[in-house]
Amino acid sequence: MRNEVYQYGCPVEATLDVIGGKWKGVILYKLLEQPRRFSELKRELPTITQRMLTLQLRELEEDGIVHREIYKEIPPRVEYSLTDFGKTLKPILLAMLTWGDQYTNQIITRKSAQATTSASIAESARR
Amino acid sequence: MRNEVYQYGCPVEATLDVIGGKWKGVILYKLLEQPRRFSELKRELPTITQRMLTLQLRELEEDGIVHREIYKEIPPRVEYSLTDFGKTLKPILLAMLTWGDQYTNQIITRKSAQATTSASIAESARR
DNA sequence: CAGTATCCCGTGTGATACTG
DNA sequence: CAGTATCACACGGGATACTG
Repeated sequence: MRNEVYQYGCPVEATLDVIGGKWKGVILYKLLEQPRRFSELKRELPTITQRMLTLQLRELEEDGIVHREIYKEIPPRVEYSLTDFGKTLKPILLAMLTWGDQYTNQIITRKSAQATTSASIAESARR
Repeated sequence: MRNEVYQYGCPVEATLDVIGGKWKGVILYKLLEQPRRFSELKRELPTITQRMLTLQLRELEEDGIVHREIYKEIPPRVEYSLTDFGKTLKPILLAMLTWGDQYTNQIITRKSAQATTSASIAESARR
C-alpha cells in the first residue's frame, strides 16, 4: 500500500491510504481535540506499542497531516498536532465518529456472532 | 484486526475496521452509484485479483454492508448492492470522495517525493 | 460467470531491549 | 521522555489452477 506507484483507482482509495492505518483513526481523533505529547497518546491508547505509535505518527507526518514540535528541554518534550492540511480531514473524521457512535454496538454484536459461529464450525469440523 | 475481542478504543476505530480494507473503499464507492455484478466490479477494478474481490465482498456482506443476490440462471449471475445499513455509510464515503478529489494530487506528489528520497538514501547507503 | 483451492511470499505488527 | 534497534512471526494478499 505504501511503497508502490501512487496511482489510485478512485479518490476514496487515496483518502484511505492516508487515514487507513491500523491506529491512524484513533490518533487523528485524539489530535483533533487538541495537541498531545507522545506520552499522552501512549497513555490514552493503552494497547498500542511504542514502536507502532512512532511509526504511525511518522507516516502521518510524512503525509503532511501532523506536525511534530520538538521542545529542546530536559527531559525531552515532543508535541504532535494537526497541520492545516490535517485539519481538512475533520469532516471525514467527524463523519466516521458519528457513524461509529451510532453503529459500533451493531458491528460488535455481528462480529461476535460470527466469531462464535466460526468457532463452533471449527469445533464441529474437528470431530 | 478481524479476529480479536471486538472492543474499540474509539468510534473511529470501529468505522475503519468496517471500511478500512485494502479494496473496500473503492468497492463501496462503486456500489454507492448502483448495484454491480461480480464481473462488472472485476472489470472496473482491473488490478484486484478475483480472490481479493471475493474476500472483500464476503467481509462486507458479513458486516451487513452489502447484499448478495444470486440469480439462479445459467450462466450464473450475482449482483451486489448496498444494504440499508450500508447506505448509512454514504456521508462518510462522500466525505472521503470529496477530500480525495481535492487532495489526491498533493498526496501523490508528496509520496513520490518520499519515494525518490528513500530511493536515493537507499542508494547512497549501498555505496 | 462466479467463484474455490493451494501455494507462497512480503511486510505489518508485536515483544523486548537499548539510548540520547 | 521519546524514541531506535532487533528479532520473530502471523497474516494479508498475489499468482495460478481448478470447478459447478
